[in-house]
Amino acid sequence: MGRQPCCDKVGVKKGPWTAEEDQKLVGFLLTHGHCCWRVVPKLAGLLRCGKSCRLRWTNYLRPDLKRGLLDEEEERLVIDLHAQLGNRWSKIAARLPGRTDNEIKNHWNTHIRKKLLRMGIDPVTHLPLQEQAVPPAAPQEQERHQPPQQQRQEHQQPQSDGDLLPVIQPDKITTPPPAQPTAVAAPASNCGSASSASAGSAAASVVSPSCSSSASAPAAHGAEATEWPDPMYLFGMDGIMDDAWDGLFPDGGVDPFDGCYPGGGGGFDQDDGWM
DNA sequence: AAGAGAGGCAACCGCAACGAT
DNA sequence: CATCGTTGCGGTTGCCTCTCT
Repeated sequence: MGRQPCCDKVGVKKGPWTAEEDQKLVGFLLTHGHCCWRVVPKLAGLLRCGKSCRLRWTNYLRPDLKRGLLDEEEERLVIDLHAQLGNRWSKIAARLPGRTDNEIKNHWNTHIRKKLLRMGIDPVTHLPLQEQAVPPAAPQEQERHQPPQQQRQEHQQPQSDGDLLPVIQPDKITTPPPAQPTAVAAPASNCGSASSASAGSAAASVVSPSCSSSASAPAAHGAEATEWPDPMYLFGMDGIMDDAWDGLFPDGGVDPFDGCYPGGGGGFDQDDGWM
């Protein structure tokens, strides 16, 4: 299938996002949601590809994200879910409201994996390492931990560093997220409006505890999840919303999505759905 | 105080899946 | 049914920060 690149590689900026870019993207998505990611950077005035915008949004800018290290409860849940699901980070993330697959994946690779190794547990199979040395003697045990669809590609992670294990401080392994003063009240408009909207398609699996009837959301996440990620504090989103993108769309308040709205009007349906 | 090394995290890449036409 | 376009996912990389010497 002749796949086209998601964007023209030429003239597309890569690398770390600047505060200004974040501001543009967040403001745009909160105002309009995303019709399709491909056009988001154009309409938001960004020299990024849509894919990059989507990643930035889902992994960092979404208002319902929790920030900071996973607490012990979450860590236990991740380990448990990993034992069941393998490297299905998105599935795992779906069970941890406010956490992204990327975040969990990183945390696993940097913290949990080492922690398990130090405990003598194979982070891939969740079996004691001694048993790993022996030829796979307990297939039924493997099956218990690896769902069928998993078995095709699991065990690909390098297990080489088991012997050169860095010593990490216990407090590095699990540290409760720093108590952030909720300085800026999460905009009420956040709920049921554009933000949850855009989180809807991509992040639908990650329920927004603050805004939705989080189906499978374990308790004790709600309060923190309502906090905005740091960039939000910096931006002063009120201004963005008020300005209605006059600055970015000089035609004077013309909704760039006018041609995009199926019904010509608003941007979202009640299910956050553009798509 | 400076340099080297290690660790952690954000972002990118490429493939697969899915829906639309 | 085949093709195309978009989104989602998992693996990997590169840079920045922190720690140690």
